Amino acid sequence: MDASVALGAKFELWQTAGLDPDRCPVRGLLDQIGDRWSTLLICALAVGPRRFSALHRLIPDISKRMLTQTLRTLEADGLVHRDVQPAVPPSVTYSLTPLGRSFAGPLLGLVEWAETHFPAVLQTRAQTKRAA
Amino acid sequence: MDASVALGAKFELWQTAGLDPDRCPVRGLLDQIGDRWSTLLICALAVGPRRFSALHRLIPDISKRMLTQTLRTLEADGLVHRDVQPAVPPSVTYSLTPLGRSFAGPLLGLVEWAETHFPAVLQTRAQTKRAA
DNA sequence: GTAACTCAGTCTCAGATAGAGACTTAATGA
DNA sequence: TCATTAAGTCTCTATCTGAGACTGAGTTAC
Repeated sequence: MDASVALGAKFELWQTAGLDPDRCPVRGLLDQIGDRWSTLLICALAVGPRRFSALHRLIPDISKRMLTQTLRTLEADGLVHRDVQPAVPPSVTYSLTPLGRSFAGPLLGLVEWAETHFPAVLQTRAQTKRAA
Repeated sequence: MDASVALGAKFELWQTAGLDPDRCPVRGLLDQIGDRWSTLLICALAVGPRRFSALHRLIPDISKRMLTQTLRTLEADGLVHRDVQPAVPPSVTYSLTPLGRSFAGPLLGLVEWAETHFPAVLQTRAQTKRAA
């Protein structure tokens, strides 16, 4: 069966449940971790545990504000573990939880699709821009 | 091999390329379609072609403004086809392109993960809130 | 006959959100 | 002695999002 058929079937099921963001998994979960930084951070942490400033160096164009905020959301969702060493200067290490690591599978699928089809998308974008 | 290891390896590769959003597939592509509405719209269109107002009825809490904008972005990326029937009243039908349909596979993986692990996430969220 | 509704948007305005960059405290290194 | 580092917070501004009015011709309802 084509995956898009399965996907459509799922959508119709959510429809009957009213698409409530608090109950619909896609809305309640992917709305949050599907932002600009969450997926990138999960990829960065897939390499191994990292300290706050190390993450900031790895992904320079995230602001500290968003880095803090995104990590806190991921922690609240149980995907990331925050380990604070009460020292001076402070030492905080972030790592993926088992739940976070289990997310790597589907995320890898997405990443591979992106890598495969990015050239096609770039081409379409260029055509659209030219037509405009 | 654990998917998280593969994911980490990919991230390190992007690192060496400077993580430039214009060349990195994950940044260039998932930044755009990883927003609140794109994935939901792709799910809705996986059922079959839909007109503008039908989509709006299916997903009532998207504003017309964002519906237009998201569909245009998906069209520019080549995931969605926009078919305008020059009639009065105007008739515009949206459908997934083959590229869009090919995205259903990885997206379905993500959706299934979300459905499986949403209860765990809800539980963690509740604990976090209680502790706060 | 006229008032209301439909199509697929666009437009404006207010409110929410994101980013840039200064600031914190105590210890370390030059 | 001064600068730097750690992990953030705070403020200010810029960008983005949502609500809802508006368009214009045709179709239906009364």
